[in-house]
Amino acid sequence: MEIFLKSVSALNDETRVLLLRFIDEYGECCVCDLQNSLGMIQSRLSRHLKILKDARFLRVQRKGTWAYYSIRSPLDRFRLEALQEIKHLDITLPPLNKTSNNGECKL
Amino acid sequence: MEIFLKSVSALNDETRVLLLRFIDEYGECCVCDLQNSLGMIQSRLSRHLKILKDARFLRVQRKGTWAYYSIRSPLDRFRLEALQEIKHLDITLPPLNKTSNNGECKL
DNA sequence: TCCATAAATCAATATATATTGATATAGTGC
DNA sequence: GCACTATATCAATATATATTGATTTATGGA
Repeated sequence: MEIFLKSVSALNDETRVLLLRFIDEYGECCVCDLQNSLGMIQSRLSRHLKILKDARFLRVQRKGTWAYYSIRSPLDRFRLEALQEIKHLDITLPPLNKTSNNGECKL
Repeated sequence: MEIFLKSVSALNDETRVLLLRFIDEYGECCVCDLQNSLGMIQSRLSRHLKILKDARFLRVQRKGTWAYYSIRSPLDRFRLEALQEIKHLDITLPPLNKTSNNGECKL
């Protein structure tokens, strides 16, 4: 029950749905990419990314000081179906603003 | 987005997950059946049943003063998968205490 | 070591949701 | 109409969660 509710409550937030949709669309992103692209402050992003990671929707890979988040794979049926549902939502996705590739990541 | 979040937030509550599991197991129930079986007060049940109905997991059929709730059919893929997930959760299901069939429903 | 940057966590506040008991609505039968 | 019962809604309170800015932790380079 707890694990199920953790997955569900992770989905139960507009910010996190957008994050899943965004990362699903553009592939792995570090926090500063998301800051640049989505215009959200870092603490907010970090918090929501942790929730999505703990709920097993995302995984993190550290590369130096950067933390790259991507869709966890493989996903179970329920999470996969949730992601499909999110993919078909009518969300206007801002473009990816990937500054982390330049090696510098100033806001 | 709103419709998706409505479905998800409907699932995001232990009471409602139990209600879905219970009704899925035993079939249609009226509110007083649920009161008798689950030991919850009526206003609490009514509120949660409304949320599950509005999120399109349940339907209601009125028979006289009774309101019979059952799993809505057909369910879309996401809701079906959620229900499957709930079915496999380790929930100790109290027995059905169906007083409504006797025609009287005193608590 | 010291400094700069990326990310995580903390503290305070605001907002949303759940619970309960009371009240309102609606159907049944007299 | 009235009384009785089932269900829905309301009001007050308690609990959980989101947001922000500040602080802490961790990595890399001079």
